[in-house]
Amino acid sequence: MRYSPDHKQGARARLVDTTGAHVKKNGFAATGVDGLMAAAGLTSGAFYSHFRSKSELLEAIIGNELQRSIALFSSPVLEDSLLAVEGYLSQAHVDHPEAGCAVPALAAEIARSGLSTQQVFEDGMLGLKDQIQNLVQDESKAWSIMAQLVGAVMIARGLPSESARAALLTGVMQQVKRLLQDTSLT
Amino acid sequence: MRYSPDHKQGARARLVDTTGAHVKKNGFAATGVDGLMAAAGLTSGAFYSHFRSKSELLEAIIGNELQRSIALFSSPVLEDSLLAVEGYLSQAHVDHPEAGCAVPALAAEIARSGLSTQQVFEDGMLGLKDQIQNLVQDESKAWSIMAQLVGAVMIARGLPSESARAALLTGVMQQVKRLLQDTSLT
DNA sequence: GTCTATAGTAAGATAGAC
DNA sequence: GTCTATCTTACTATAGAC
Repeated sequence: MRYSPDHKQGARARLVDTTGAHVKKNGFAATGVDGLMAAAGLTSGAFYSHFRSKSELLEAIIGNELQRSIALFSSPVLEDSLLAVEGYLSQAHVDHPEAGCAVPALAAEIARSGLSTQQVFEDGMLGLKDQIQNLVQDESKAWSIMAQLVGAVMIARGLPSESARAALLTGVMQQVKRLLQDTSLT
Repeated sequence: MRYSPDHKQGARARLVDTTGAHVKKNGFAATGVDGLMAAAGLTSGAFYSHFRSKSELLEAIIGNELQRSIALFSSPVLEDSLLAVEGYLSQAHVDHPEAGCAVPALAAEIARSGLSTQQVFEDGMLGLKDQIQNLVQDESKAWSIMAQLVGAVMIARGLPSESARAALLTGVMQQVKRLLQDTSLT
C-alpha cells in the first residue's frame, strides 16, 4: 500500500500526541524509544523516520502541549477562566497527568534539556502569561497564578493521602480566586 | 585498614548527601548507579552495601533533603522568613539546583515512585506547611506560598532568557511578600 | 566496606528489506 | 514509512576477592 503525500505529517502529529501523553505520565528520561513507539502501536525503527533524536521529540511534545494549554486559557471572560482554573486544580487533573498540562509533569526535565527545547518552552510560557495578564491586568499577579497552579499540581501528585491533596488544592484555589477577582490588589 | 563501628552509618549519610546533590541537578531516572557512585568517589559495587535498590536511595534522599528545607524555614520571626523566601526565589537558587530545594527538582519523579517514598515526601511537605502556617496563621495562605515558591523555581529553570526569569521571580516575590505581610487577607 | 568482574537486560541509534 | 535485525553503550543488580 502507498502512503498519501501528507501521511508523514499526519503520522508525526499523531506520534507527538500519543507519545506526549505517555511521557507526561511516565517521565521523559524514564521511557525508552521502544516503549514510546509501542504505545503508539509502532516499532522503534520507525521513530527515526520522524525525529532525528529523542530530544527532538521532547521539543515537539513541549510545543504541541503548550499550544493546547494556551487554547484552554484563551477566553478573556472571567467566568471561563475560573472554570479553567477549577479544572486545573481538580483531583482529576492530579490523577491523570497523561491528559493534563505538560508543565508540572515535564518542567524539571525541560530545565535539564537543550537550549532549543527551552526556547520553545519559554515561548509557550510567555504566551500563557500574556493571556492571564490580560485577565488580571497585572504581570506580577499573572506570574503568581501560573506558579501556583503548576506548583500545586506537581506537589499534589506526590502526596499519597487524599486529605492532604484536598487541603492543598482547595487552599491554592482560594488564593488564586482572590487574585483573579480582586482587581484592587497589587 | 579496619572500619570504625559507625563508619557504615557515616558513609551512608555522606552518600545520601552527595548523591542527593547529583540527583537534584541531573534527575533521578536520568542517572545510573554508576554515575551516582562515581560522583561520590566510589564504584557501583559498593552501592548495594548501603541501599537495597535505587529506589530506596531516592527515599533516603527525599527524607534528608526535606529535613534541610524544614530547618531553613524554621524561624518563627517574619524577617527571617522574608530572607528565606528571597533566597528561595533568587537567581542563585535557580542556577544551582544541586545546592537547592529538592521539591522543584524531584517532585515529578516522586509522583511516579512508590508509596513509601511518597509517604516520606508527604511527611516533609506537611511539616513545611505547618511552619509556614505558623507565620501566616492561615492554612490556605501557607499552601499558596509553598506552591508559588516551588512552581516559580521549577518554571524559571526552564526559561533560557534572563529577562523572563527575572520577571517571573520578582513577580512571584511581590505576591508572596504580600501574603506574608498582610495578615488581613483570607 | 569497597573493589573488580560479570550477568542479564534495555537503552539510543542505524542498516537494509519490503 | 514501517518493519526486523543489529551495533554499541549503559543500565540495575549480584558474586566473590581483599
